[in-house]
Amino acid sequence: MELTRLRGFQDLIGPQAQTLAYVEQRARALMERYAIGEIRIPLLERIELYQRSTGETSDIVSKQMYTFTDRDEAGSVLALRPEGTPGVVRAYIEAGLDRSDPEQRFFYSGPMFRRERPQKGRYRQFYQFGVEVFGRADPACDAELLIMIDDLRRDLGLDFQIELNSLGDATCRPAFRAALLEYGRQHWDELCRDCHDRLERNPLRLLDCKIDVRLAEQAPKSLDYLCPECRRHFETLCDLLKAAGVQFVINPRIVRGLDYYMRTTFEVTSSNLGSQNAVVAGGRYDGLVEVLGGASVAGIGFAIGVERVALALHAARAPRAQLPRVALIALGDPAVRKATELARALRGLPLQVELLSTQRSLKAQLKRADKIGANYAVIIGPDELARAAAQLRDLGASSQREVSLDRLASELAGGLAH
RNA sequence: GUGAGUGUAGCUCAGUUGGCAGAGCACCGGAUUGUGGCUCCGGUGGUCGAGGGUUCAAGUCCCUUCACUCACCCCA
Repeated sequence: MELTRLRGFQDLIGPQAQTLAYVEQRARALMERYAIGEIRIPLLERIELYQRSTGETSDIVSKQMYTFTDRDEAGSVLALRPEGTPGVVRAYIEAGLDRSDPEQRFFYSGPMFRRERPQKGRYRQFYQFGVEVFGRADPACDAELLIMIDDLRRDLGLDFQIELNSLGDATCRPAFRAALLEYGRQHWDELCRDCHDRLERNPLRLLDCKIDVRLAEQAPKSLDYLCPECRRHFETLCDLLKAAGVQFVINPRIVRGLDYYMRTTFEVTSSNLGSQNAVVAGGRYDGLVEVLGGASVAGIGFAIGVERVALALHAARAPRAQLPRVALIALGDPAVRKATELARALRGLPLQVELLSTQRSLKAQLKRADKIGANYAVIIGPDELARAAAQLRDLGASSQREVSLDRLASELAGGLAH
């Protein structure tokens, strides 16, 4: 086969697709309870949107975007969205909400695209479910988002570890950054090659280093450089989370790779996922709306890695019960006509009804019924049709009895009650 | 972008010093004229990832290449 799927892209078939849908559905249900409305934005944007917000020095913008030149006269360069936040902020400003009604809460759900080397839990098209809140600078808002994540975790029956940090703001971050640069220069000879790069491009990411953990641990911590206001924000957030009973740890090495984060940043991991273990990540981005040409409005958000959560769910256990399933077996054309009609009535009960391939033998059809996991088989042949009846077979108990067609629906509904 | 591991039937894999490509599962049929699962019997199914080389002979040895997986990196 020469026309195969692209590297790092996946076909999600049957149960895999179902688990993703399940995670999305639970998250949607949560949004309803938190009174957060949906926003749907394009998958394609001008490349400049990401350059200005995500940041030229970020890995995402510098080497992971799918871009192409449009066919317009200007030769605009477009990019498949690598993350959701910039598009949501753009839409928010474009709708004039930053001026008319700045306090807004949105959720979005859909695919993102990054051209990375694929591995477990990392794909070139992947699904994010994200939440963005505008116009709320108070720590209660940060707390609410983390509580929301904890609610989802509980709802799915999973174990997540929440790690929290504060990066400071425009007042205190410069001093911290300078201290980190100084530390990096002092220890230049001990740093790994990647860290030499990091120091120049984005010194904060020095803290991400996993090669020499000790060096990263001893590096200056943003928490030690917070200005009084940032400190109060962070402490209030921690208090609120403790009061709400949300488990978390403070990890001074949580640094997000994107330029726009400030103050609160967090990462939520699951232990049964391999090395790509971040299932949720996010943080505060006051100032981003302004950078993209809007008013000065605070913002904060997070994104859930839907297939990573699905993977964790799969590793934990299989979810949800479904409707009882009935296999309809018809023998001969007149019976097929009757069965087609019957299928519709039974689906309305509701039941999962599958009309089996009517060209095949009874034996083959029963075999198929067993294979698809049907609980009941309803068999209609010429004899039954003549008596306006059907054989109702309980495939689990291997018992069978004849039921008149007009009573079949109520028999099935009744039989399923216990 | 870097590294390591793996590519043989739809799936999981075996294949000896180079010597006729196999098993289990799945699928189809039969044993049972209209009754599933269990059992037994039979059958379909192969570019041995691709290309080249060595050899009388290559799934096996050599070179190249591609894909997948995991890790680095990065992140959801």
